This record gives sequence, C-alpha cells and structure tokens, in this order.
Amino acid sequence: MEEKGKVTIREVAKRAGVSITTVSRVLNGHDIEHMRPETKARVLAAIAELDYVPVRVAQRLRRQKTQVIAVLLPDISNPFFSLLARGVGSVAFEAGYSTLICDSNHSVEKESRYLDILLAEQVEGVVFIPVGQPMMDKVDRLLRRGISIVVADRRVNGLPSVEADNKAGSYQLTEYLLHRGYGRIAYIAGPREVSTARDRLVGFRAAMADANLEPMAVLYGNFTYESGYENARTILQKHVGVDAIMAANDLMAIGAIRAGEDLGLSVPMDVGMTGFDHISLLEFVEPQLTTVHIPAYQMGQEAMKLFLKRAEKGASVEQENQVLETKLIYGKSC
Amino acid sequence: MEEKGKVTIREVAKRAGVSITTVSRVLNGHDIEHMRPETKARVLAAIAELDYVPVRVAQRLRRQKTQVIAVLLPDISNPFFSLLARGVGSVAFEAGYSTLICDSNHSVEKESRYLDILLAEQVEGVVFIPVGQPMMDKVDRLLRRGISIVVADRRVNGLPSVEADNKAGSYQLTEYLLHRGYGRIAYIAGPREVSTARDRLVGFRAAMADANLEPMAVLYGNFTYESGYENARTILQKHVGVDAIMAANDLMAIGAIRAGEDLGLSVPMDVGMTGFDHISLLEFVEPQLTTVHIPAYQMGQEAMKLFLKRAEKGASVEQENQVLETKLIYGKSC
DNA sequence: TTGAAAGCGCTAACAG
DNA sequence: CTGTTAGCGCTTTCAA
Repeated sequence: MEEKGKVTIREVAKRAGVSITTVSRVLNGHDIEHMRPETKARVLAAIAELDYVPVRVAQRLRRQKTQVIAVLLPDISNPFFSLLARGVGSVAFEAGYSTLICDSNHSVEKESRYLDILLAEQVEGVVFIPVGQPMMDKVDRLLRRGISIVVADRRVNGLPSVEADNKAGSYQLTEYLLHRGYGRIAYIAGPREVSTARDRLVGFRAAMADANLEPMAVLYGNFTYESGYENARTILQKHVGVDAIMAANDLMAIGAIRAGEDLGLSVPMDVGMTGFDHISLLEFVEPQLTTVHIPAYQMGQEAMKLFLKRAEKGASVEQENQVLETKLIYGKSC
Repeated sequence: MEEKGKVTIREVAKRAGVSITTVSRVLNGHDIEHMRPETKARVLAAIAELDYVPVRVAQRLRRQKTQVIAVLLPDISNPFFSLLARGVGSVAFEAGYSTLICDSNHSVEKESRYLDILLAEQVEGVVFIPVGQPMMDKVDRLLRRGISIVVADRRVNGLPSVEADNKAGSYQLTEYLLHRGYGRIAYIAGPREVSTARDRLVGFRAAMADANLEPMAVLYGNFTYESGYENARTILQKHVGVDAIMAANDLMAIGAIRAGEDLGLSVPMDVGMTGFDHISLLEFVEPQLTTVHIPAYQMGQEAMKLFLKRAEKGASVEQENQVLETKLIYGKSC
C-alpha cells in the first residue's frame, strides 16, 4: 500500500526478489507444491505490502477466456426476469464468472445490437431470453465464434434451453378450474411468437378438450396489465355467460380482475380468474390469485449450470432442453 | 465470413494489403481524412468479408481504459433499484460504456467482495447504492486507484451523490396530511443508518413541529412489507386515537394497510396512510396510496452523467451532491 | 525449484 | 498517406 501508481506483477516480483513467473505461479496456485515455502512467503508478503491486484483485462487477453457470461433479457425491471438474472448470477459468481446484464427493452433491434456487442466482448456464453423470434443469423454468428447460448424461459429451434413445463402447468390449472365447477371459460393468451405463451394455450386447450368443452373465446394479449384489462373488458361485454377468464400470465390476470370490478362484477362470485407465473406482487393484490408458480430463480441457476456443463464437456454435448416443474398455487380468485 | 478460426486485425491487414496500423486507423476513425479513399475502401471491404470484430479485451489492455462502469446495488429484483440501473445503463450505452450490475443481496460482506472484484475488473466508475454504511477502506482503495464512485439514492460522507429531496418531499407530504385534517400521526421510519430514511423522518418531524404537533409514535422498520405490517399492528393496538400512519416507503405502507384491514379498520375512513417512492406496483394496490414520487430512472441517468462529467473534467471536480425533485402523488388512502 | 522470453490483439508514437 | 515498432500486464512453454 505504498506505491501511488498502478502496481503490476513486475513491482511485486522486484520487491520479492523473484521473477514475474514466480509471482504468476503463486497467483494461480500452479507449481506451488514444488516451490520453496520461503519463496512463496516472500511473494505473498510483497503482494500484501503493495496491495497488488492482478489486472483482469490482461489475464483475459493472455488466457483467451474472459470468464464473463451475459444475460440478455427484455426488461430488467420486470421482477420475473430480474429474479432469473439473479439465479444466473449466483451460480456464475460461485464459478468465478462475472455477469453482464443486457436489457433489450423489448426491442428486437436493441437485442440484435447487444448480440453484436457480446461478440466483441468475447463473453463465453449468453443466457438468452429473446423478445420474440431471435435473429438467427446473429445467433449463428456467436455460435460460430464459440460462444454458447442457452435460452431461458423459452424454446428456440436448435438451441439448448431451460424452461418451465408450461403445458403441464396450464393443463393442471385448467383442470382445477373445471373441478371447481367452472366451464364457460375464456382465455387471454400471450403473443403467438413466444413459445411459453403457445405452450400455455396448448395446455389449456388440451384440458378443455379432455373435458369435452369448448373455450368461449381465445383472445391474444401481450403480457401487459393493460392488454389484460382491455381483453377482459371485451370478453365480459361480448360473451355473456362466461363464468371464468384465464390469463396467460399474472399481469394480464390482474388487469382482468380490475376490468371485472370496473364492470361491477365480483371475483370469484360473478366470474373466476386465474393467472400464471406467481410473481411476487400478487402478495399485494386482492383477491388472492390462483396461479401457477414458475421457478424463475431456479431457472436462472439451471441455465447457468447448463452452460457450465457444456463448457467443461466440450462444446457439443447433445442439445439439451431442460424442463422445470411448475406448482399450482391456490388463491381465492376461483 | 470465410475463415473459421479467430480473425484478428492481422488477417484483415493481409487481406486488404495494408499494415495493421492502417486497419486500426479506419477502425478508430483516426487519420481517416488523410487516407486515400481507396485504401479505406479496401480495408472496409476486408473487414466485411472476414466479418471482423475488434477484440474489446485487447483494446482495453492497450488503451488502459475499460469503458465499463458498474452498478453496485442491494437487490436487482427490487423494481426501484432495477429502474435506477436501467437509467444508468441507458446513458452508459449512449456513451459507449458497458454496464456491470452487481447485486450485493443486502449483504455488507458481499458488497465488500464486489468492491474488490470491481477493482480487479478495472471498471472506470461505480454507481453505488450501499446497503448501509459502506466500508470506507474499500472505497478509498478504489478511489486511490482512480476509480470514481457516485453514490445514488443515498449520501455518503466524502463521496459525490445523486438523491431525491427526501426531506422536502416528506415535509410536503406531511403538510398535505395535516391539511386533510389528520393530526394524530404515527410514523414508521426506515433503518437509521440509511440517509434516505433519516431525511424522510426529519422532513416529517419538521412539518409536525411547524404545526405545533407531536408525533404519536415513531417506530423503526427495515423497508420491507413485513416490517410495515408488524409495526402498523403495534401502533394500531397500542396507540388508540392514531388517525394516520405514515410509512417511510411504499412497501411498508402496503403492509400497514393490510395490518389495518386485518384489525377491521378501513383506510382512509378509520385511519389514513401514506407511503413514499411511488413504486409501480401501487397500480395494483387498493386503496390507491398517497405517496411521493422518486424519479428512480432519472436518478440513474443523472448518476451516470455525473460520472461522465467528472471523467472528462479530470478527476477532481469539486464534490457534488445532486438533489432531484420529488412529486406528491394524490391517492385515496388519506 | 526458478527464470527468460514469446506473445495474446490491439494502439500510438515515430519514421518515412 | 502509410508502415515499423514497442509495449499494455499477464501466462506459459522451454531451459536451466
């Protein structure tokens, strides 16, 4: 803690009276057993005295690996995604990786710009939650350069992924709703281009078909509160006799609840409602929503683990699509 | 797009039939006006054909600047912080900086570990939202190495900062409450070691004093929903005659509302409530909370701008503490 | 058990 | 107008 300017491995070596090679070795715990303990001690002392910290950038250039992974997601201020990012970060941290979070702000264009940046940044991998269908040329470009990509919360053709079992979860939820005696059900789906949304719809349709029922209506929203509100309004005004509305995520379900209230309907008395995701703000919403828990944090962890696994096994492990279990959450909304 | 392995500036030079210097120059737009257009064209062509992307790590090592700034915050899944981080990121992105988000998970120890990491990462600056009172030795270590630190949403002795005018906002809010006819007010404060919480309390006390009133009670929470719930419960049970509860943030206010409900009290009929922050989930809470808007996104932007300003003006601009205006949000909770 | 030296990919004097 | 060259700070053969 004496020098003013940058302290490099050079000064440490000088101070310890050894070569920089030796310093490097103790830094990386290399030949450390074949080293005279006294030498090691001297180096350690010098490091401490000078408060030396190895410059990561130089290590990266030399080692030709950055130990950086990126999380590319649509919106970091969405608690679902940030929880997922946290999951990635926790595993990454333990494994000595730094995490770069890139927020595409729901813009395909920005997403694609980030893909370019990540290429230049030489990240080793990216946990990717695409806005919609990602630009496969960009993706291929990264892959060709040896950057592995793991898709989270979605499926993309040809890429490994980690997602929840949306189909099963949706089936189960629908089944529960039917058990409760509802049967004239309308569905507010998510965007067609998002696999997650499609799966939930498929699960819903399957459960209905298995009960010999027809949906009263299927409308498409975009996962926002507003689109839930608007679509629910439409449903409740046009389709008389609807006794329940299922939304493909919680945010839309909350919108639907408010729409119902604004039309003077009470949930669940007049109409049942369900969501999907189990986001934490449900805690604050009345009535308590019946929904399906998606393990966002765990999903992030698994995505990172998947990357780690591929990294050590050599690039081409057989393509893997991991599916996490969901859990039905019983509320008071149906 | 022909080569398989890494393509470096060397191959580009070879392909274009020029020296690597020339390639570097067109890359950085340097002597570009003094360059024969044809040469430039050849280089550009080679870059395109080879799909060459400069390796950031090498640039950083050579330039001795990383163009990376970090945001060190307590919890990325808290929408307030992630919004702030987004603000930082937006300005950083425009300025050509990459953003590293570090989540200290409310742990002073992890925060301190991150400070070490950021040192090694050679980030150029950090936007810092400390968990409590930060470890000043670590902080000094970064400063000594030329890494500038801007504190956000808080004040720390000796560091530049950007925060909201919590005192004024709190004063104004209290004043409004008094105007509405409330007067027997209890206050749920935030942690004593957080300047933001202290300022809000001070503003509250000042407004009360100016109205010749005494608080019915002042309890301390930790900014969580649960602590709001518990403290409100205590207040409502012990201090009969309280006609309003002010909480130092929205989350605690929501907890207070629920506590009131659970005790059979209606808001605002039986007891008024106020929050602070204007977090987005208030949209989903009944009754609509009266609160104070804190411009989180803008705060992030300003913090990054402050860093940029200091970066160009040379390190030692006089220390600056920027204060952003707040805005009263009228709800139905009082 | 330790050191000398090459070089990761790039930029910036300094020369022509 | 363009090229030669010397590193940035570190790791890693290869030799001793």
